[in-house]
Amino acid sequence: MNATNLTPDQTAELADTFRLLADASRLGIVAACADQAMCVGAISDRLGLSPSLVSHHLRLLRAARIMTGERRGKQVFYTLADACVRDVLATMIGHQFGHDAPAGKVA
Amino acid sequence: MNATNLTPDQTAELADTFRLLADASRLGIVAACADQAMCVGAISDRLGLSPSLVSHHLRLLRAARIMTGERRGKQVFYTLADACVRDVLATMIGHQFGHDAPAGKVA
DNA sequence: CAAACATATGAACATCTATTCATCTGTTTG
DNA sequence: CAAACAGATGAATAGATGTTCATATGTTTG
Repeated sequence: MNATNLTPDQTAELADTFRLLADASRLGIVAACADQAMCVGAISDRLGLSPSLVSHHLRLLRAARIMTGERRGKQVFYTLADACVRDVLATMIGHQFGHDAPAGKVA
Repeated sequence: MNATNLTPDQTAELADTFRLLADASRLGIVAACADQAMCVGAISDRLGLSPSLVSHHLRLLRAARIMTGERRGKQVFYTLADACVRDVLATMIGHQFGHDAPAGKVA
């Protein structure tokens, strides 16, 4: 698969996925859950966003199958649905902020 | 660098980059120039977008240093500024539409 | 220099989207 | 069951953004 011969539909589909990562609040939510499942309240606290806003964003991320939620008692814990977004995030972070310092390098 | 400990500023910066890929027209422009430099007219023809619109989008992509333009006579040829976006695109395409069929596999 | 071509730019507008507020559903615990 | 907690949802709104149209800048060629 080559970027040059994407169909218009595929291009639109890709753009839609990028759009979900194109908002700081939403991207923060995704990033926060990249390593461990987190419940809405915790996400809300960590990012300083209202629970309502977090929930709205999570609905979009759920609909796009980027994240999934699992109820545990009163709370609902969210995680990335698959490795896709994690990879994209890692690639992007690597390019924008420099790659992981290899073990041994401390700076 | 870990997605979990991005600063708010870094998150916003990443989101801004994603936003530039989050529009079908703009993403089409980026994808069209992924392999070879293309002039505005050619991009316009291929994607069926007005030259004006293409130019507007190119301005944003230039400002974000995602693409660069080089004048050759009357025309200006645009290319991806670095491998960053190419990588991200490839990662995303691989995940969303399946990875490259390795040489030998035809299906 | 004038005309034609390629691209860029600015203003205007319609549409989309993030956020807030109020309210509702679901779950635990007294 | 009632109260308290956690999350979801719908409506409303302010601000952002893509697109168009008209116009300007820069480049070649007669």
